[in-house]
Amino acid sequence: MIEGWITQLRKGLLEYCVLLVLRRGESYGYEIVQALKRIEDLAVSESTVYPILGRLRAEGFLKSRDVPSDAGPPRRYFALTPRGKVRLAEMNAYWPMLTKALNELKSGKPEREPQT
Amino acid sequence: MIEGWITQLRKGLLEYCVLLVLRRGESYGYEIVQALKRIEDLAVSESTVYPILGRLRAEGFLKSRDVPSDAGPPRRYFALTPRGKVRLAEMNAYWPMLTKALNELKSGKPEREPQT
DNA sequence: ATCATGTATTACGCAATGCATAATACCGGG
DNA sequence: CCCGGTATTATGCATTGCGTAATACATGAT
Repeated sequence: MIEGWITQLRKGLLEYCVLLVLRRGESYGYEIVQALKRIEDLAVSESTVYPILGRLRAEGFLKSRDVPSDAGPPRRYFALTPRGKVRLAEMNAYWPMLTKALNELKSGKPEREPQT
Repeated sequence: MIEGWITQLRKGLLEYCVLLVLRRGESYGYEIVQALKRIEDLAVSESTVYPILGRLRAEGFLKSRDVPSDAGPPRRYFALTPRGKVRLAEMNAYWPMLTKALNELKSGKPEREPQT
């Protein structure tokens, strides 16, 4: 029931999460998925993360390089571009505004200035 | 540029905001829009809120009654149903999990338990 | 050899939602 | 009579999360 709502809530947020993971340095899709699966209540699947990586690269926020692996097919490493870092900074700036707005709604909603 | 991302971020969240507004008692679309416009960085338009109200009612989370107005067309007042209150409670329970997950990502991401 | 398993990526397609745009209805004032 | 503020409805687009499935490579079991 509520899963449908959660699915909607994640829109945009997962993009943010991916950039946060890459903030520390380059990584590849499969590893990013594992990292996000480790976070409780944030379980993601490959079919969610890979499209995000592709889009972020297409928009110039990520660059990639292919590295052969000894335990499977070649890995595609992604890393933040300068534009990507700017984007992440913007997200880091906007997110608190949202949580603040939510908190304003939760903690009373005075129609007019409460007097005294 | 970043507006597109914000649009995605709002998915699901605005539904939550509407229920939060109605938590205090019944209200009608236009008034809800005004209430949300009052919150900084949460500006919404009528074309966003009205479909949400329709959906929430169709799903049984809201009930409505029409009241004639002396300053325009009749108002459609919405109020939470028991199911709506349960839903809101579920959302109130889930939201902190999301913010917690985000904070875990932001504040370090230890691959293994940090020793010491 | 064959099959399953873990690693790693790609493609297809559906269901939802936010939102721009526009139309409509009602009232009062210039 | 037209304009602005109140109040709702309809249409249609773009984007995203995600289920499902296919594919490639290596190792180990049957």
